[in-house]
Amino acid sequence: MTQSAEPVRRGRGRRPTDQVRREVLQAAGELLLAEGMGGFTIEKVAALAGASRVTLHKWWPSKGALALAGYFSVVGHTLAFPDTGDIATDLTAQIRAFVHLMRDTRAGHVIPELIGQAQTDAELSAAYRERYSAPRRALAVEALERAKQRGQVRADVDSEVVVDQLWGACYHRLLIPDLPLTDEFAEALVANLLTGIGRP
Amino acid sequence: MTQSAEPVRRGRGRRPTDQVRREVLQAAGELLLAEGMGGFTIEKVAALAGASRVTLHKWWPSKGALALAGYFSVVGHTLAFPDTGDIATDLTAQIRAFVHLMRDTRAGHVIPELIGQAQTDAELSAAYRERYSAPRRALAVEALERAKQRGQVRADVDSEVVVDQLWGACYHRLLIPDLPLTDEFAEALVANLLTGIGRP
DNA sequence: CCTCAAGTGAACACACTGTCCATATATTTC
DNA sequence: GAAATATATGGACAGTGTGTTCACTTGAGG
Repeated sequence: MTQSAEPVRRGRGRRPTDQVRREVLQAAGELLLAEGMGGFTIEKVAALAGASRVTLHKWWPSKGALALAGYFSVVGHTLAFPDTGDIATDLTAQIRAFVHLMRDTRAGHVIPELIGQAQTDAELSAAYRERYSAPRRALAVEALERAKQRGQVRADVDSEVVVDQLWGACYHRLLIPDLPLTDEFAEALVANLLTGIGRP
Repeated sequence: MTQSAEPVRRGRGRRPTDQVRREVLQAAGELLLAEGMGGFTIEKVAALAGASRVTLHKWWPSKGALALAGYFSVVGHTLAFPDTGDIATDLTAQIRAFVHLMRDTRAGHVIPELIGQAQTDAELSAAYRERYSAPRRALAVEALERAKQRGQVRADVDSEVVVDQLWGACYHRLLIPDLPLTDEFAEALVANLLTGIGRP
């Protein structure tokens, strides 16, 4: 969108706060997508944005918090959950979309690295739960509750647990890649849960 | 077991290789359990073990690889999967044990941090899969295959997917702590999968 | 126009990494 | 047992990133 990958030199003196904020987030997002958390440093972001490291430290409490903010500023999430009236169809579609996103886009590298960084970065951990995972959990839980009212899911089932058994299973293969994320995997997740794996 | 938390000074000259190796791993494990990955550095391990940093770099290709090796040298894993003949009982027992381990011991802090570090440490990632996750997956898959032969699980079910829906769900709550790991959670995981969540 | 808030550059101490030596000692070989 | 080899050691080095302090300069609001 703007210039990028070019270290910027600027004169001394104050600049408009909003402009600095925007340019820093833009630079952070671009650097994160380009190099991943391995090459992501506050120093590089500052150089890329032509801003002072002092300013960055002032606004973002940690490297991870800056990275997450940069990610959001570059990747505009839509956050929609289709409702066809059939929970199996909706869950499968949503999980297939998630699998596709993680397998075929930069998000598949960046999201695991952010979760990884969050394990030793309390600020990032809190921000990630609040701004990323919690809203997405909520959408899925709502869809499951609607399915309960339609009689497609038993009323005594804990929807939160189901979320962990669907998306959590995907994150498992994403973070500990013993096995790959595939479309068949996405379909099997839904089928196993709805039908059950036990003999009747 | 031996001395610990005390930086060691030693004279110049070669020492027996096995002894150095043991002391380094011991120090690495203790430091990891004491401070977590946040405070875990090669330099500290070297100082604690009274060894040279050069030696550490020679044997372990990355900070994460050293940490994992240290973890194994301090925490002696048993790696058993009981077989009572009832898959529901066995799975519940095993997952409850896992939940307990992660909730009530240092492993609950160290394992997530190792997985987190593995996202930007290829050496650790490979070592973790090979030495930790793969063997544990295999045990669970074997148990599920036995259950299939007993007629307790449908033959067309992919056991690997089931593993992700049980343990992966736990790792999800461990790595992204929106919700806590509880005994009820462990039981719900098994019940949901065996019975199914759909209306008959 | 004047004051205050805020970004900027420069410099600093600090920690960790990764690497280079020369030296000293253990291990192996003869 | 002595020589040859292998390997750990201390010390030093440059490179990078962090976090902070300081004086300076400029934008924004009254």
